[in-house]
Amino acid sequence: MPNVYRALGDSTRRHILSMLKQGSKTQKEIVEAFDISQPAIKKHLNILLEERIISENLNGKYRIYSINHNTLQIAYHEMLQYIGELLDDQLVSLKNYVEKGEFRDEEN
Amino acid sequence: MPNVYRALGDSTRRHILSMLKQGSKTQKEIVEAFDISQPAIKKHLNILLEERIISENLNGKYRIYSINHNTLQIAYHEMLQYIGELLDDQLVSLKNYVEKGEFRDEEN
DNA sequence: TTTTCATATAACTGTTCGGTTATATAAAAT
DNA sequence: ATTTTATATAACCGAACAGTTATATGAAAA
Repeated sequence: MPNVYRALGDSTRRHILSMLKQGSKTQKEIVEAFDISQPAIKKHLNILLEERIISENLNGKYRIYSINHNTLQIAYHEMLQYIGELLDDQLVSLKNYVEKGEFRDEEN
Repeated sequence: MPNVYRALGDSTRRHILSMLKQGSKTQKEIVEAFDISQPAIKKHLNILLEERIISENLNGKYRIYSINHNTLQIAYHEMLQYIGELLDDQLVSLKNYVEKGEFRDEEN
């Protein structure tokens, strides 16, 4: 079970995810967007991969990373549910209702 | 600025918060609910205090802890917003709209 | 084929974390 | 006044993190 807190608990990783939201990116592109070393970025990518928040694809000498929408969705709901309960947040149930009522179980 | 990921990133701390949801608790009560030592619990409480997720009150020799609803609410929205954006989740904006439209800025 | 480029990996550093045990302190109960 | 109880604090441990530098590997370009 993916640990979102671990995955999102670091601001560099959140930035990486924001980049990937714009579309798949090469490791090189990601490295260039930050001031830290390539091995440091690779470690962040590995953590995101471990937690299944992103996926990796090979293309020649490149590695291409993209957001794993599925996992994020599940994680999102878990957190929503947990914190919502702590807050007695009626809107969590509203949200669940709206989703179930209006959305298909569309993949990815 | 409170770091929700840090605060909620540990399952013991999430359990503590679930307990506190039922009402304010004494440190002793919290310690008794877990299998770990008093100093370990105190460290968790300190982290929750640092991140302003809970508050501490003195009553004689007791320390009483309670959820800081405000901070949790803010933190909750940050996470919701961030992950929601990653997912292009329209329901995040719906939720914001409903909240702003229907809720007062009720204290704590 | 040699060089260059993208990525991987190893070894190291300093910090934080979650836990421990042992001990101190301060309030309450005896 | 002494003991008990609730909490605090210090010192320690091992693991995980975020970063570094140096080096290896493997694909593409020259």
